[in-house]
Amino acid sequence: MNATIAQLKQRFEQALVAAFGRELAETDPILVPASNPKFGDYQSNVAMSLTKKLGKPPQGIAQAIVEQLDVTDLCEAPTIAGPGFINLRLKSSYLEQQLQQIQTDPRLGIAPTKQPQHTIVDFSSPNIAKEMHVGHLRSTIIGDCIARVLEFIGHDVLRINHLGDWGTQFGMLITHLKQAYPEALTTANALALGDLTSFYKQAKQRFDEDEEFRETSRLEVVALQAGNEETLRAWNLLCEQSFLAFREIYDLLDIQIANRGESFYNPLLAGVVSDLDKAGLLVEDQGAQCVFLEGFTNKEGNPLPLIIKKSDGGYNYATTDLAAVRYRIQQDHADRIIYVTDAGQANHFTQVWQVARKAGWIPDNVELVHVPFGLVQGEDGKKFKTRSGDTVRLRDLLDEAVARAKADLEARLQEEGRQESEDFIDHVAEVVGISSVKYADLSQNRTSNYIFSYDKMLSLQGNTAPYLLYAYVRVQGISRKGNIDFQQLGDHAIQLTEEAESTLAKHLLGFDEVLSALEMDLMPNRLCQYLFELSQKFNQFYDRCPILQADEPQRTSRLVLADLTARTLKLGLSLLGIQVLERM
RNA sequence: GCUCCAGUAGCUCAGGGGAUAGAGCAACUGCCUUCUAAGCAGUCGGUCGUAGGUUCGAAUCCUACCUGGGGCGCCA
Repeated sequence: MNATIAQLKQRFEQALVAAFGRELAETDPILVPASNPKFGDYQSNVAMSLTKKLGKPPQGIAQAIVEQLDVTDLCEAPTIAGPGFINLRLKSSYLEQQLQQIQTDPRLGIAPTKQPQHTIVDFSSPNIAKEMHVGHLRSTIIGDCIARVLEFIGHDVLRINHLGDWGTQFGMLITHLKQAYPEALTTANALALGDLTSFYKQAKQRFDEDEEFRETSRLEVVALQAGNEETLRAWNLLCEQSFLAFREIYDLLDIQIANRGESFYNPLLAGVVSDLDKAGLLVEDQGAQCVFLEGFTNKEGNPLPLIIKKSDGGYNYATTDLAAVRYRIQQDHADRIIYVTDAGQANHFTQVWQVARKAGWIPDNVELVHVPFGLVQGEDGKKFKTRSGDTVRLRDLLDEAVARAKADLEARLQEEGRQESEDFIDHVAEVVGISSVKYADLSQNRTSNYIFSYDKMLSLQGNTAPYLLYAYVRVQGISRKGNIDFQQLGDHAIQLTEEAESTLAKHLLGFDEVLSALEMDLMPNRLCQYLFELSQKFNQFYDRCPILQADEPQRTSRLVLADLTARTLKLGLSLLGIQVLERM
């Protein structure tokens, strides 16, 4: 109902001028959704804010505005309440007409943006030769959701996986690979590392224990930087092996993302340093090339440097991130760059961007956004770990969710005496398990830490994926029971007679407002909240209003409401990266 | 020491200038001869961390402090 709000705002602006003259032409009518449904649908708080300026009591100001306000096509007669609130209630006829307009639109009345931006969403970013673990969960899920929402709104989105595929740790990995799997370098497809985590651990252990191994590793880093062919081949093998493992997880999570790791920027790093030097920003300190930062101090209270080139001549992640931000603006022509990483990196990004700005690499029209999120914690409030204290592999976490969903489903089938095929059970379990993990994460305000609980996320009650999926399934149940093909309903008149119908209708029409908010603040929990409330309102409607047994034209009107609910749920859930089920 | 984030019902969390602060879970009470119970209706539950300040109005903005969690020179 963005258009509705815009119209109401305009009417208020006209009324303000008519009541108090041209000097109030630019006054914001402070029009917001009503704080409580009993006051109506929208309220204007402008009268109170004008008390001082106009030197009149707010109730009188409200009265004068209402006398000039023409909203008869949209609303019932405005009322004045309390200290001077102007309350508005939308007319049923207006809602009916709005619903009818979106009925046959696959986008449910949400027009693509008129200002599409080149947007980069940088998310997930696991490290090569390490398995994805619980630490990658939130970035992957939140980043994917943000990308999906912005794509739907009509932005041109580039999803980038800023993989950890370069750096000193590759010295030991390559050395270990060459020594433990020599055949892999000469024979195609001979490499089967299996568990990458234990491969990494073996390499790390040898690095820590063996001086000769350490020295060989150091030489391999040099060889890698220098582009030695055999070393690069080994590095490539490690990358490809990792991509396969990542791909499995991304397939399970239904994630699309383009690999563009740190190595991509390697050829650009020297240029970053020399350009910073040319800009006069570079200072040598303790052998390292640094840019000193404003607003950051070290423990002694002295200005903190951002190290661009280490004293050994190597580069670090600040250099890579500088190269990346410059490349994304200059080569990708990004207007908006969104980094989905944990909250702990907030300082790092502030620092890197400060340097990039000083260097003149960030035009005023480019927006850099850090989308931070909190830690995943166990139910004890501590860092989420396995019982033995190890980091939880993402694969295990997802498998566990699916396994629990399957056990729940099978118990319920037995209880209800239902017979379902293996395929049905496996599919429902996978969708429920994966979507529960995603929804639990997305439905919380991402800025705070998040307590991971299988029991809560898989619960059939409350603000969970299964509850929303069930609301969708209920609508499909109506179609099966009544032999209704929703696509054949056509462009049918809608009539809102019961309160539950009006409440549902208003909520359905508020979808675009939620997406607009999400476009700005990138908070997926808002969309979750909207969909949860939609499910609640649908369940109330379903409880109070007979659909199949109603007489025409009410019957079709209610079928349309149910169908619009299902389509809104399906679209909304798809933007969260969650697919729906027809039965469960 | 500096810095970032958080502190709201027993628990998990929404709300981030506007009316009497919301939801879910848990606990308790009703409702399946009905398209429906993975649901609906209801009860119980609050010094919005503390103290000041700004404002017609503060959970929301500002300042200080308390508590918890991150980060802070050559890992990413």
